[in-house]
Amino acid sequence: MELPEVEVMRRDLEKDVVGRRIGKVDVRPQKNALTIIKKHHRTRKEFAGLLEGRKITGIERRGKYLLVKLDDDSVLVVHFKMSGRFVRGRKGSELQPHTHVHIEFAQGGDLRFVDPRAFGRMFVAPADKLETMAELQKIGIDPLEHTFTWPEFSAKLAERRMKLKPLLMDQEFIAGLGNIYSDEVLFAAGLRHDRKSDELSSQEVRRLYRAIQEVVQDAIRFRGTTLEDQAYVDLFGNPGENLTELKVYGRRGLACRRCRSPIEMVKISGRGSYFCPVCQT
DNA sequence: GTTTAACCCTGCACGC
DNA sequence: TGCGTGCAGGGTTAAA
Repeated sequence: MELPEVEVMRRDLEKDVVGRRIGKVDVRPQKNALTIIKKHHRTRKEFAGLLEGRKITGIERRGKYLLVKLDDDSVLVVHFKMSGRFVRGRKGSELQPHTHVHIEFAQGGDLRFVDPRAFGRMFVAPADKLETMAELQKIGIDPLEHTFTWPEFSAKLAERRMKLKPLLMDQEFIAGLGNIYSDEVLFAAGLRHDRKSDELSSQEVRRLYRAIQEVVQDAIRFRGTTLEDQAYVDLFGNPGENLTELKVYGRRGLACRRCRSPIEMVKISGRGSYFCPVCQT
């Protein structure tokens, strides 16, 4: 899940769970359930105890991190990684496989953290400690924030000497882009993945800046990208509609939507990276 | 500072 | 049919 999917999830949760009080919390018995919380919590009970009885007061997002704010000034921090997601359930309905954390609400209904690959992570921490925690301290500028300005972006690009694709995916540099949207951004900007960040013309920097905002905003408008594997669906189980909007990701060998040349794929540090060899220079 | 690779994990596509 | 293999992917960590 990348920024747009986390943002859609944030907005859904904001409408649906803010104001609810948490009843019983169950970290499920399977080993993977413990894996998800164990970095910051020794036992299932400790984690559950920090949530039980609390009221949800707001939902925020930092890059790909989701922050569930609680009424005792603590925060449930969630990272969905690849296959994690929240599912709204009805009381008493069966838990689907790979449900690792089950949060019941006092007034009925529940929230389930489901994650087949168990890469996702959750922890509870005091709000005032968040800024000093390793996970969130290093988060870079968020492309939806008003602080993401062209002059600042331009200056930051110039002080690095990295290839654009890994730089766009670096969460310390800019927060929220993953493998799918970094490819889409580079296509929208007409730039190759291996162009160096400090060797762009000011026109190219501006194209890149615009592309980031457009790709992210469009993906949110289409409620995120649901690939064939259905790894991402929204809070209520509905797929996003951004898949058909993708210009390059997953389209190896297919005709470029702009120039009809075949889309190419190369491996960049283990990740498939898609681009048009004609449109991107 | 930059670059690469391994690791975590399951589901699925593939070949034999 | 059934098995083994390889791949997907975000972030962390280690190593080159």
